[in-house]
Amino acid sequence: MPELAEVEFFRRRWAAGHRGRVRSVRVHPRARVFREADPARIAHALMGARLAGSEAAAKQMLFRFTGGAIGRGRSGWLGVHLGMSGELLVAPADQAPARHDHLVLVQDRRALVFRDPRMFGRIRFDVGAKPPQWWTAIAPAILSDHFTVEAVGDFLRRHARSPIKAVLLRQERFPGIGNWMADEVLWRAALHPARRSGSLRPAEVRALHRECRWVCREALARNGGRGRPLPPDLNVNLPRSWLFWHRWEDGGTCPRSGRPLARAEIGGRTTCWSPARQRLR
DNA sequence: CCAATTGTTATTTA
DNA sequence: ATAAATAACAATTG
Repeated sequence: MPELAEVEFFRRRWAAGHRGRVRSVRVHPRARVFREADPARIAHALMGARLAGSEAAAKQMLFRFTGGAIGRGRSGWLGVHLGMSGELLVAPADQAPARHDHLVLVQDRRALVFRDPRMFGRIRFDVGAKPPQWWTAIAPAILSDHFTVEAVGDFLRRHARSPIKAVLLRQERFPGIGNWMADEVLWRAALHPARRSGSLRPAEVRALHRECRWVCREALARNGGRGRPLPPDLNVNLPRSWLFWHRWEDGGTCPRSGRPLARAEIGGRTTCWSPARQRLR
């Protein structure tokens, strides 16, 4: 489920526990989400620690913990990737973990729950003075100054024979873009998802760059980006004018042209587009 | 039983 | 050697 703005939405949920101490940690130690971390070590380190802050980048989140068994001048860095079906929840402190709640951090007033039925998600953990390499290696954000038209053009040229849809899903240049956001961007840029990346003209590259930034900015704002109230549910504030609401409907129509939408597998993922707006070559 | 799912990564193919 | 395509991972639902 979670792409850029959705990840920020879930981070904000756990932010309810900022400044709170972890009183106990519950884990499903054999769960696949711990394939890159030692759940016993996480539980030991976080016991008594305080949630000091958090950030989101691309499809990942970083939660910083201090105190407890973590030494002075150091922090415990908890990395969360929600995969396909993961989510973060806030529950009453005494609520028993459900079947797919693989990591639960119990504070005095609430429990912070990581739930992931499909377990494509991932938990990572490190202790140190600075954020770990797996966090700092995330590509610079689409809304940062590093995401330029030139960088996009170079990247498309490097993957010239790949369909544009597949290239938009690559996190090393389009961090946080997932399947629905890629379709949304291509629809707004009026680019057919099967177009070879190397075939885009300069004006089309500029449109792609512009719509990437627009979709990221709007989706973040409407899902409670920093300084804005958190909506009650994920994506409820996206208008019906977005492709998002129509792409999975059977017999769905393009919110701009009213013409039928098409669906096919492109670049290995189910893709939705509006043939009336998005033409091949 | 079959197909589908908003993600990533290792392996195979070109 | 590099890039593109495919398989695999797991659980659930229709």
